[in-house]
Amino acid sequence: MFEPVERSRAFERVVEQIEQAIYSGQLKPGDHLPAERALVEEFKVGRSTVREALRILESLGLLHTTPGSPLGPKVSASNVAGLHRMLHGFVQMENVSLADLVQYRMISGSAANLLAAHLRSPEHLAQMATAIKKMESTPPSATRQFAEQDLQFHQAIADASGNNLLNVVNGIINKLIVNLMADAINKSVDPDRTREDFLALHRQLHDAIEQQDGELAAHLARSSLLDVYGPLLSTEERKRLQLLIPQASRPCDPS
Amino acid sequence: MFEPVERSRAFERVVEQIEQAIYSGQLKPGDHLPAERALVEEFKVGRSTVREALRILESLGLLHTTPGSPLGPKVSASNVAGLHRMLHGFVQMENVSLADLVQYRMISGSAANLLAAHLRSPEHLAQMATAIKKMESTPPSATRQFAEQDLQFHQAIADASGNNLLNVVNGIINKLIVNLMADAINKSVDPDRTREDFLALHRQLHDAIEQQDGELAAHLARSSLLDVYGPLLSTEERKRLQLLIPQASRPCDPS
DNA sequence: CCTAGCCGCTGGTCAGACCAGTCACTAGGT
DNA sequence: ACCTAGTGACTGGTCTGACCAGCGGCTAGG
Repeated sequence: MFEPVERSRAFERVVEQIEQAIYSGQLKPGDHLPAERALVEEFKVGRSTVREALRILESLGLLHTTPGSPLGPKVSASNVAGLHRMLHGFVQMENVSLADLVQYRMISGSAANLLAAHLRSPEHLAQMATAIKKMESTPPSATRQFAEQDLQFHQAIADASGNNLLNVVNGIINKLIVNLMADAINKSVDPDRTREDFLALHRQLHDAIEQQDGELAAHLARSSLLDVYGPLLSTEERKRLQLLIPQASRPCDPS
Repeated sequence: MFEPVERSRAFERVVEQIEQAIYSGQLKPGDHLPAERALVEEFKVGRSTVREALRILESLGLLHTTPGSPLGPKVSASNVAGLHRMLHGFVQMENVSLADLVQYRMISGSAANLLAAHLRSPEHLAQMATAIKKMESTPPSATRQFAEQDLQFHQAIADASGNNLLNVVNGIINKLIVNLMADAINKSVDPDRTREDFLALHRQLHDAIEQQDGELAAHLARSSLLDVYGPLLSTEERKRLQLLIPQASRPCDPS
């Protein structure tokens, strides 16, 4: 009949006020909050209270404090870093398997490609094409630059898909997979997938998106992920991922 | 050539140690940490340092402190609450549109249904069936119980899909949509979608999953979301969501 | 045996102090 | 006039010690 009431703590109300100021745009990214000792007077609370509030806001990815700076805590540009940390914690805590992560990426990655195929502009195609060209002309030793251009390529697709939420979560999950599998990938993935295969896949993807073939673009994302990470999974898990790849044997819609 | 080094602060190292203890299973959900004053002696730092660390862990959703309890901070069962908060902040900060949220839910919801159709067990089907029955026999006034059974129904699908990560993110996005649209839904959605339509959809979904028709189950998720939230969107946005619904006019694979 | 009160603990808050580091300003040299 | 080195007023990070309200177990009284 009655709702439970949680005793509010002073620092929580401080957090709420600053949080609201950021979300409402009153405090823009790059702005600076007053110094801790100034906030103490403004909020009429002790310094430790202010500091605990700032620690929370910092862990939420909304603030960044730099000691010594006379400008005070800086409002962050985005809180994706906090999201990444939280999702990392979730994966650790709930023992999310690699199979689940890859499956998730197959879902969201293919959807992003599908959308990109329909919504891409000539600029997006150009960015993808130049990224491929630069990758081709990069010496095999320069792994750093190669990865940079790969990022550019996928960034173009993400931009074209037009859904920021989808791209951010997709990117985080991707990073999580790479982080968790850092060792396994180095010994298993690199030898299998040669540089030429990698480039061929990118060219196919570019062509599919250019021709607005969303289904093909989506399929390429799904199958390539399965190719790359399949060897690291059990037969059972691979079977689960296979379910996401449509079997074209279904009867066609007569319309 | 060299990587930047961030000055580590004492409370961060405290956070890391406790975080690691939780992630590694050394501290299980429901366990209790020593009291603050005991942690002070254990970590050899001041109480404010310990408290700032605890505030961070609490905001990450890993801990829950109850004043007065002689047991100390309790390790939470999961950090989905923190994930929800962080994602909520992201939506606020980046001005993620309702269209993006609904689109995301169309993607992950349809994938969950597809997987559930293939992986469902008889128990899952039974849970779905009883949920439908209870919804049918609920008086129209008891909105509370009706929603409870709806939750049960979708929980069965989530369980059947076999991907915890997918379900959690899906659930959070769903909650965000409901929260953000609380007012708009009450005046727009309820009149349109009658109780009977709602139940019919659930029956169709149950049947599709029973017959392992993944494509149909996925399609139902996509189209029903579009039906419900479409009226709240602009024509342009609706068109973007339409892209996710496959047009069966594509040529069939001759195999 | 049950109950009412006490007392020791908990977390929440505050004040005050010190440290190391940063930045701006200024006085000195060129 | 310019550059440089030094200084001092700040910043955040840490610690100490204190007080409060509230919870819970213990105990003395019914």
